[in-house]
Amino acid sequence: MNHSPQTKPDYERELRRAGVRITRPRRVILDILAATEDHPDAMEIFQRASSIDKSISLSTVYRTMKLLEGMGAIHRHAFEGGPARFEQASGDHHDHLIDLDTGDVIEFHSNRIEELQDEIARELGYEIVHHRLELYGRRRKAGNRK
Amino acid sequence: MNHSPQTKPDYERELRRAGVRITRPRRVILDILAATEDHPDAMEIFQRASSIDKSISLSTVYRTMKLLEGMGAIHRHAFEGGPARFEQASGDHHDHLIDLDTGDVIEFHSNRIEELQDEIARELGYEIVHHRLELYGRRRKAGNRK
DNA sequence: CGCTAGTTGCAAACGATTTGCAATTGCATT
DNA sequence: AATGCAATTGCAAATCGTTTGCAACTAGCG
Ligand SMILES: [Mn+2]
Ligand SMILES: [Mn+2]
Ligand SMILES: [Zn+2]
Ligand SMILES: [Zn+2]
Repeated sequence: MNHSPQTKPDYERELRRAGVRITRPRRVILDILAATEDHPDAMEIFQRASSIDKSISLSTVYRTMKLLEGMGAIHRHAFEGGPARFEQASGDHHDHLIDLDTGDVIEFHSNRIEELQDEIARELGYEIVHHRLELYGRRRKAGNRK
Repeated sequence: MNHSPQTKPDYERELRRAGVRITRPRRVILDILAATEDHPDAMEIFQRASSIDKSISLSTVYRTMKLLEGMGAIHRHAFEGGPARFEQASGDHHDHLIDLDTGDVIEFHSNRIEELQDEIARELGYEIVHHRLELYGRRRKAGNRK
């Protein structure tokens, strides 16, 4: 769930295997993604990349994100409001809880919910290809226990 | 769940109560929404409105949707890919299953999932304000039984 | 080291939505 | 019914995030 620094998949190998050239901009972006623990958007990735190599363009960031998404190396999220955010696909599947006040993104997973989704789809005659479960909420005040 | 023609809330009354002027464009858009069974986007609403009153503009459709959303009369959905889609808020809460091949939107509801969401948020110290659950899938082939 | 297809930066195009503004209109008031 | 003014409108231009055309560049093979 993105919390293990040791989880740094070898994207370069994977890319070469797919017949894709491993260029300087891509190497920089790949390194950034591998080192990232959060869910940065294209502009944030672009800024982090710029600080390493001034010549990298935002277009290349977008193109690289699309490339990686296509090969399943990253996931793209479109949370309410803002621009698309990305994260490595290497970890286990999880969904997100977004703190409406701070914008913080918290990851969670529920096997039970995943099962129920499959069950619902099946009953409707469908097979789920992917899904999106996002909870938007705010921190419970200390006094809110009940 | 939008399937009952008799469910046509009196938006006009609600609007007046909120100190909002009930203009001709708004009346037309309101009527369209009340009669709508699906999840049209702004352009579709605009076209339906145009066929009733040529002078209505797309801007006004957008402004009206925002107004109605603000007063809780409609819900705005941002399904993958396309533009925002709208639906009356009058019915009971439900989530959506999108057919990836046809674009069809199927509504469903699971009390169990809703409960689990609350439980998860609570455990994380959060209170859910709203959520988004979308299943993207394709029809199961007739032979796919198992 | 040269070749060529893949890749880049840049600027311009894009699609959806929002906004500034001057003209129009709802509607409360005479 | 006429008045007045703020709310609302249509239009065009602006905005935001993202994509794309293109000429210049470069990875990677020979
Ligand atoms: Mn995540
Ligand atoms: Mn619906
Ligand atoms: Zn999930
Ligand atoms: Zn729900």
